[in-house]
Amino acid sequence: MTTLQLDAFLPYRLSIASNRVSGVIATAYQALFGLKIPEWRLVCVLAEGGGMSQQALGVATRMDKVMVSRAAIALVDRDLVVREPNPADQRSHLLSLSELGQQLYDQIAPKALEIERELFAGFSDAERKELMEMLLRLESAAERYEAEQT
Amino acid sequence: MTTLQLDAFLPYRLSIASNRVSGVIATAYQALFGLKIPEWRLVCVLAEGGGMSQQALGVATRMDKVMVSRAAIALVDRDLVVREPNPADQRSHLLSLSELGQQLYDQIAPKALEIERELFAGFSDAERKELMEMLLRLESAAERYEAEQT
DNA sequence: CTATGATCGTTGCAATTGATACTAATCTAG
DNA sequence: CTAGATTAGTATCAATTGCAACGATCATAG
Repeated sequence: MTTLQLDAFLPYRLSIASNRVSGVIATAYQALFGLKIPEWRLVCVLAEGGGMSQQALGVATRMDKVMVSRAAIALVDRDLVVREPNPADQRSHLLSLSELGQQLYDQIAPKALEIERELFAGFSDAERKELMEMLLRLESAAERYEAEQT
Repeated sequence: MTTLQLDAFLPYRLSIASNRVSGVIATAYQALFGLKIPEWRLVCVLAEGGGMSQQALGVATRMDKVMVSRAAIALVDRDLVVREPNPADQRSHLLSLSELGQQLYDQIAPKALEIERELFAGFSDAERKELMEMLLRLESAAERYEAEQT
């Protein structure tokens, strides 16, 4: 007979670990900067290179356009992000960090890296790298699986 | 200057991979058995050993009591799970799989393992073991972190 | 005993998320 | 050109999840 031990089921373990870690991050970001995870993902990507459309942000952050829209509205309301018309396409806007947003990011980035360091304190560099690589493979595998199921 | 590359941020990668995998599992379980993830987690644990209180199920599945309660109600409604009074404590009930629930589980388990196998097809046994172990460590680290933040 | 506090499970409410529909603008066939 | 199909972004509605409050039972201190 086939037994399935929940504890040994990798998708379960993955979900639990991810939720715990996301909880830590979400709490920290909310408390420190009043940002939700979708919002700070946008800040993060915009800091790498501004002048992006929301559609491009969605691709970069793996969030759907609805979530990007909501996060963008929240950030613009707080003057962390500025919208400019897109000369190439009137339907879309180009988003960039404002001066204020840039300042916020400069505070956010070190804090994020600090939390990451603390969470992964027990991991060697090699392990971190390996984990990262496994997660990427897994992501592709899941996408492939979904594609197969037409 | 400290830069934070979102792509290289482990909590982000973890969240993306986990959500993708959960999506695959959730879709499969909904389509095949009409079960949501919280429900099938209960089925899974009850199959290992019945006669548990909801509180114990919550510990075993890492779900809070509200989610356990809702999942349990759904399963009892479908006659997959039976409740019996707990002689030791009148506030709680003991849950077990019904005959029908056991039959469902017998179908579920192989299918779950098959999906897991497919998702992790590119992983060696050693890699799977290592991933599992890293996820457990991460879970503890996150819990420790949360505890520290009083 | 009995009164206070804790625990089990459920319910109700608010916040987050996802799917769909919709407006405005762009692209593509013919 | 222009009609039809596609895309960017927003808004609306339903589903999921988490938190706080609650009734009922249990444990403990006096």
